[in-house]
This record gives sequence, C-alpha cells and structure tokens, in this order.
Amino acid sequence: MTLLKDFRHIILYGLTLAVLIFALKWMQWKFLIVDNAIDIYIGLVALFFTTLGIWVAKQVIKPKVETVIVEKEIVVNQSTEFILDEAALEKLKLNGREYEILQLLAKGYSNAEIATRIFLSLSTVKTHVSNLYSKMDVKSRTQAIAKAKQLRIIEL
Amino acid sequence: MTLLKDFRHIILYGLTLAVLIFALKWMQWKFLIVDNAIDIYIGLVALFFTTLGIWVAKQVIKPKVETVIVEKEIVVNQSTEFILDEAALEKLKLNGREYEILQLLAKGYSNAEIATRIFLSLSTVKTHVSNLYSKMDVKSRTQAIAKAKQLRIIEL
DNA sequence: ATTACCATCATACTTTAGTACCGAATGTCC
DNA sequence: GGACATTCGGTACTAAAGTATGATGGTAAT
Repeated sequence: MTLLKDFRHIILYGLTLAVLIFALKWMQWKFLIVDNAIDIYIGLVALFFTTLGIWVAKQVIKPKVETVIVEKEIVVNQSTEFILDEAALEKLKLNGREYEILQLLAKGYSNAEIATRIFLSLSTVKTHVSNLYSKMDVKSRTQAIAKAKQLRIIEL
Repeated sequence: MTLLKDFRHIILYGLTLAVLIFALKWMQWKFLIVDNAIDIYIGLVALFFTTLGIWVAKQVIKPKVETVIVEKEIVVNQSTEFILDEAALEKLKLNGREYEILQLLAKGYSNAEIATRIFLSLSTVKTHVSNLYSKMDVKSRTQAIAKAKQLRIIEL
C-alpha cells in the first residue's frame, strides 16, 4: 500500500535525523559542551509531536471518499403488456367454459379442434359458442374475437 | 508517480523543519533573557510539530475510491402502440386487395359484408380470401387473424 | 322436494366459409 | 405482339359454422 510506504519514508527520515542529532550531541557531550542539551530536548519534542500529529491525523481524518456513480440501465416493460379489463369481463357474465372457449376461438381453433382439446363433443362446443355470441352480442366467431380484443378481455 | 510525490513531501518537510529551526534560533537569540519562557517555547514547538504532522498525514493519505452503482429504470414503450412489422408483411407478398381484405377480416366482417363494403362480388372476395390463406399458410379466417396479429401486420 | 341453473350432448336444419377450377379484362415489361 | 401478373368474376361442391330445440344429470338455493 502506498500510504504505508509514505509513512515509512517519513519515519525513516525522522529516525535518521534523530540519530544524526544524537550523534552530534554525543560528540558535544564528549567535548563537555553540555549546555546545548536543550536542543536535543526540543528536537525530540519536535520529533515526537510530529509523529503524534501524523498518528492522530491518521486516526481522526476520515478517508476522502471519491464516489463514482455508475448508472446501470434496467429495461422495464419492454413488451406491450396485456392488461385484462376485468370489469368488462364481469359485465359479460361469461361462465368458465365460455371464456375458455373464447380464448381458444381467438387462437384460431375450429369448433372441432376446441372439442378435442377440452374433451367435449362438437355439439357442446357449438352450444357454448352460441351462448357466448348471445352474451357478447355478436353473430360470428370473428366478431367475437374482434370485440373481445377491443374490450381487452383476451390476450394479444 | 508516487515516488516523486513522496520525495516532494519529504523535501518540503525538511525545508519547513529548517525554517523552523532558524526561527527558533532567532527567537532564542531575542528572548534569551526570559528564563521560564522555555515552557512556552516547547509548547509552541509541540503545537507546531503536531500541526505539521497532521498536515503531512493529510497530504499523504490517499483518497479512497468508492464505486456506487445506481440502478436507473428506463421505461420502454409503455403505451400499447401498434408498430407494423413491415418486414413480415413484405415476406407474405400480399397484394393490395388481399391486405385490405385481411384487415376487414380482422374486424369481424363476413365475406358478404366485405363484398358490399369494397364493391366486389361475393365470389371475388372468396377468391381473394382463399389466396390470402394460401399465402399466409392458414386454413381459416380465424387462423389468419391470429397469425396476422402475431406477426404484427394488423392493428389491435 | 321443487325450482332454477349449468354443463353436457344430440338431432336437424340453414347459412357461411372455404376449395377447386375456370374465364376474362387490364396493365406492364421485354 | 406475346408473356406475365393482377384483379375481377363465375360455378359447383364440401366443410364448417351457426341456430333451434330438446334431453340428461349434477348442484345449489329456497
């Protein structure tokens, strides 16, 4: 980490300085010039408080946070969603079978195909289809499909 | 480069230190008479070096980069807009009349109604409808309607 | 138990849709 | 002019859709 590296440099610098001063003072001591001891003292104080300052700063200063905002696009509702108009469906009062058959009608199935698909006889399907027309007030399967789509009671 | 930056810091620190020592020495010279000023002097040194330490630390500490991913919703095509798939329409190679009749078919009109509406005979309409089925590869009007809507070549 | 409704299936019938094959008028391109 | 595609129209037939009516069995409310 760079931060640690920087500190190492500074501390190394400080230590070297201290050692030098000590060496110097020792030499001064040796030559009985002791009255300059105050300088060493001050140097030590300076060194200590510098270190203290750095340490405190490191503890206290909140690291600068650079926030990089990356926008992530989310596509919502790409397909034209089918929304069933339940109110309209209720109005018609279709029973389950009739609505089921209406949906199959819209998919293009013939009466015979519908009969096979939902296990009914052809005549039953015809009956349901006829009742469906009555309730929807139409006269053919194509009209029923067109109206059902207008009313939004079937898909597509 | 980090190394150069570090050096700059260290040199700056050294210079500041040098200036300070000069200042101190100058102060010592001036206020040599005041004996107990030594406490204030050391206090000032401590304060200064603490500040210096903090300053250095502040310079050296690297900003932390934080990446925040923000999700942005993009609404696409919410309205049930009809978009004609011209490519699909081209593929079928329907002629004008056939496409016209296809549209009327989807609206629920019978062959007879279509004939009246576009001033054709019933047999002509039947012919067109038959050809339409061949081209669309279907076998009934309801299938044609379902397929046309799937292919997005008619409205609704 | 009676009434009413629903779902199922059936028969008989009419109407519409769909297929197959054909003919004819029109306009365009080579 | 001849070849070709488009559009229009017809006849004859089959298949499917749609209508009308009735019957059966189940379920649920009164």
